[in-house]
Amino acid sequence: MLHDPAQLDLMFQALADPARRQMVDRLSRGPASVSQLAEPLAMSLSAVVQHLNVLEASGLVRTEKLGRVRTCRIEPQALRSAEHWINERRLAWERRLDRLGDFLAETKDET
Amino acid sequence: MLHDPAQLDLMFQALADPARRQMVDRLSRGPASVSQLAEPLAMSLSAVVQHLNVLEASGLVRTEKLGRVRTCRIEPQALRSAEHWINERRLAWERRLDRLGDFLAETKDET
DNA sequence: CCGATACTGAAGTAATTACTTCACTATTGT
DNA sequence: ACAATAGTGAAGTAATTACTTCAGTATCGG
Repeated sequence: MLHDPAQLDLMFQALADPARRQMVDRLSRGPASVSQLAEPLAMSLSAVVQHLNVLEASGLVRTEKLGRVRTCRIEPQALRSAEHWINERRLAWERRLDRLGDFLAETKDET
Repeated sequence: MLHDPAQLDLMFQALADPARRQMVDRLSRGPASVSQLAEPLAMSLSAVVQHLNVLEASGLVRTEKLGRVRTCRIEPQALRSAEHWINERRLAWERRLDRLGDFLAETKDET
C-alpha cells in the first residue's frame, strides 16, 4: 500500500502547491496546530484547512485533535515513498548511462 | 538556480500528473521520441505534446529536434533537486525525533 | 515530386483548483 | 455564564488544467 499509484498521485498532487510545501516545510521542524500553520500564509484559515485536508488525504501529514486544537505532524514514510519514486527513475537513467559508457569504452578498445 | 523555488514549483507541478509521471518513467529507461512517449497513453498526440512542454518547462526533461523527430531525455539534475527537497524535510523531521528520543532517554536516567 | 510520417499550434470546453466569505460548533480561560 | 479562541463546512467564483479537434508545417522515403 506504500507504493500504491493512487496514493503516489495524491502525494505529488499535494506537493505541487507552494502553500502546501510551505506547510510541510514548517512541519518538518516539528508538529504544529492549524493556526500555527496558517500564521505565515497570506490566506484565510479556511483555505489552510482545505490545504491541510489535501495533505492528510495524501498521507503526507497526520493530524490528531485534542480539545479544540488539531495537531499536525509529518508522516515520514509517505515522504519516503515519494522520494523513492523519483530516486528509482533517476537511478535507472544513471545506470543506463553507465552501461552505455562501459559499452563505448569497450568498443573503443576493440578498434 | 538548482534550488530556485520557482523551478521547484514547476517540477512538483509537473510530477503531479500521472500521465507526465508515466512519461518520466518511460524516459528513465532511455530517450524516446514524442510518438514513442505517446504510444502507451490513451490521449491524442497533441495532449502528449502539451504534457511534454510542461515537463520541459520544469527542467525535468530536455528535448532536441533532429529532422522531424524530437528526442526527449531525462534531466537527472532536476530529478535530484526534487528528490533533495523531500529528503531534507524528511531528515529534518527524523533528526528531530532522534534528539527527542535522546532527551527522553537522558531525563529518564536522571530520575 | 508525392504521400506518409512526425509533430506543432490555436481554439474551445469541461472539470478541477485555490481561494473567498459567512455562518456555525466546540472548547477554554476568567 | 460569557467572551475569546480554534477550527469546521458550505457556497460561490475566478483561474487553471487537461484534454479535444482540426488545420497546419516540415521532413523523409521512394
